[in-house]
Amino acid sequence: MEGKEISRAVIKRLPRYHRYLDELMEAGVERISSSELSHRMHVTASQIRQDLNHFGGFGQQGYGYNVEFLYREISKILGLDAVKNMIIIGGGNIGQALANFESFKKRGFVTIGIFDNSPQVIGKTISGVPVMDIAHLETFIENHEVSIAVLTVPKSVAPQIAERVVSCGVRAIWNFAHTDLHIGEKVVIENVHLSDSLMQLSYRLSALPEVKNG
Amino acid sequence: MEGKEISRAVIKRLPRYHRYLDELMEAGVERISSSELSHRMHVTASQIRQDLNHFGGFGQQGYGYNVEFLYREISKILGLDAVKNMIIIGGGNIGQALANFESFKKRGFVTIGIFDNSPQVIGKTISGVPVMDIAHLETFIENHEVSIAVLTVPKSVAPQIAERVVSCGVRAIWNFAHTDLHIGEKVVIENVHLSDSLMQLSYRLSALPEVKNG
DNA sequence: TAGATTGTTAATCGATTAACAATC
DNA sequence: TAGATTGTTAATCGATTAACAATC
Repeated sequence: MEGKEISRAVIKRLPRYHRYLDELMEAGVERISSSELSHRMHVTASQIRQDLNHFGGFGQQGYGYNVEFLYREISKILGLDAVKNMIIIGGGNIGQALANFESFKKRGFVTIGIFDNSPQVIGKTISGVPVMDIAHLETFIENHEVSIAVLTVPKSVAPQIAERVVSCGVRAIWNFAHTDLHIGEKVVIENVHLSDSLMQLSYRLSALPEVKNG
Repeated sequence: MEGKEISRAVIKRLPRYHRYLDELMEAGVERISSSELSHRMHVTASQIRQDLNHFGGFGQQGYGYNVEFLYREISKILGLDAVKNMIIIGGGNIGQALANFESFKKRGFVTIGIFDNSPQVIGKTISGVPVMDIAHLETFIENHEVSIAVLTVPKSVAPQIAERVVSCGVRAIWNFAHTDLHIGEKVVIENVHLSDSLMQLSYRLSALPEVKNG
């Protein structure tokens, strides 16, 4: 999309800008300076300007940034202007929870199928989405436009399942399985390792200065 | 706990070391060099040694690291040697999914209560954990040892709920609400912003070179 | 002892912040 | 025009990698 490679640090911040701009729009704010936004977001104004300028000059000297325009531009950068079909593989607790997430649909991420191998869930419908037999995974992908595969399966089977979806042409995997996936091809993987997050919290809690409680 | 402050980048990598060491133990590997571990983890050996030495010299020249010993040490560093009680606030889909997570319990994170405000879920039991009225939140915390509060509530109420648990002495919040919490005191907050993660995936998918498909 | 590999210091790289000229 | 604020270059800071002496 862009000429030079954008660093991972910058990409990580984009959704946060998106969220703050969304809130500003809701609050009816029309324009904002990098300085004011920096106060709200607890980052430096310099970083905001630096980040945004990776993608283009969205502001105007002496004025700042038009909130709605910037929001739209960041939405486009994030690829939120096009609807993206998702399939969820693994109809367990998280799989079901994700299928129920209305906020994803709002941003253009539409779940069109859930796959599992358990007869207990196959045939059910979650949030209007059918749970199908994983045996039909390949057939389904070949007959539908699937942009993102969400993996909520046990880590033991995650690499195989990843292989299967990638070989059908899926190029984005949202991985909730607690294992690293190494896919050679041009595929993007985003990991949500919940227990890693919890362990970091645990570390930071332990590292907190002791409270003097009686 | 330690003298000098450990950088966030290092802390983020600790759970990953923990996981790889766990797998090595299961595979019956007794010792490992930073070099071999670096190959498996796709990081530099230098980084591994540098990271570990923030916490102490766990290795031995000419030998490497004893897998089980290192695993135990990292567990301790992460605070996994002590059981930590959690409460989940918000008995919706994710709240319920998290309560069902067996792998947390395995690492010493035990959910002892779920809170909600909806009569439809109050009184239910999820994975053996009772769902209670949020009105009883303060009383419960005062009568139990609660280390971590998990927030799976709508973002509109998240800041208030955070305030409530913090004022009862809870010092760690695992925040799933899609909003930033700014707590002044000595409280640690770890955010799991699922839609941020999904948007990053979406960006990276959009930035992928186009495939020439017919 | 010789070989291997750590612990640690020094060099490099990249990301963040500061500064300011350009310009609305 | 004067004032404000961006876009962008330069300076600083921190994190990663390389190198090697210490040592098992």
